[in-house]
Amino acid sequence: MAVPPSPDAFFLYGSSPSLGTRTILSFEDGCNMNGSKRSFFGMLGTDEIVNEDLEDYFHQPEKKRRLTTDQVRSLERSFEEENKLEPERKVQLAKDLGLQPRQVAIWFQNRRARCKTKLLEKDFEALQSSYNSLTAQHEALLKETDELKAEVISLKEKLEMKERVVESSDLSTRFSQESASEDEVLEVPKSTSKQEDACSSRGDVFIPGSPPYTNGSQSPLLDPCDSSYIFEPDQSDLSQEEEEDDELSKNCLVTASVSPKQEGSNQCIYEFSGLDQAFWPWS
DNA sequence: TTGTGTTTTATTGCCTCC
DNA sequence: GGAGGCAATAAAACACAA
Repeated sequence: MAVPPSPDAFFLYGSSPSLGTRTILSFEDGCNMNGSKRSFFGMLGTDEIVNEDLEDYFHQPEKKRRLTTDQVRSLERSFEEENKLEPERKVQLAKDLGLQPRQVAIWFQNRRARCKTKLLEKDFEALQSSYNSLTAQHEALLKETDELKAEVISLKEKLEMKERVVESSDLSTRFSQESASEDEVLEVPKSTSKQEDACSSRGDVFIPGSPPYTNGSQSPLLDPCDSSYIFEPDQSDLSQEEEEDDELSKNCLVTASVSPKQEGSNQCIYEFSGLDQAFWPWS
């Protein structure tokens, strides 16, 4: 897009067709000897240009000239006030700084582009730091999840072990009860304190959400009509199991307490506290 | 001094608005 | 249709290490 010479420009335009594009020289730039030492225009004053061999001059390639620090400072100040440039302000700035209005417009345009790039970089950094933070949080949560899963598995194993211990204990209790009943029939009645003691110390396990097995008939293993479960309990094994049971209770994170839920009944219930209902895999 | 990367100035082409 | 903005790009100016 060829930019036509602006009527309000204070510049010299190359008239030679061989130039291809116009050559712009502001008064200030042309007179400014403090410009870049490599600048073609910085080495020539306006009068010099006029008086030099025009043919040679117009055959010089067009050179860009950087704005002076004062010009840039003024433009920056103006940009801070308002990053858009109204025509009046553009002309005024151009006059004040000795620049072509189009140069001012281009400077603002490029300045807006730089501003946008900086803003994008800032946004990118903010997003990146946010992403890093979220990634760290995610990793921490994954780790925590793994730890909790491992804990669940460990607790399940302990619980299963405890259930086995309680069931075998329950069976032995029932077996002794039945033996006692037979004794009552055949001999002089005896106290049942033994059974009560056994029950009070080793009741059924009550787990929220799980089917409660009491030493009644709820457990299929304890169905009085089913004689297949009957076996001879080994008392030495029982005492050993009791010890193991105590050990488990100590190590278990879940606090298991024996609490008689029904006063006077021989039903004893283990309550597990400290874990949410939702924690239990069967709930 | 020179090669190379970065910054700045300027151009081009396209788009939107009036 | 012209003015002005923007993105992409060219190219000069500049900085700096080797």
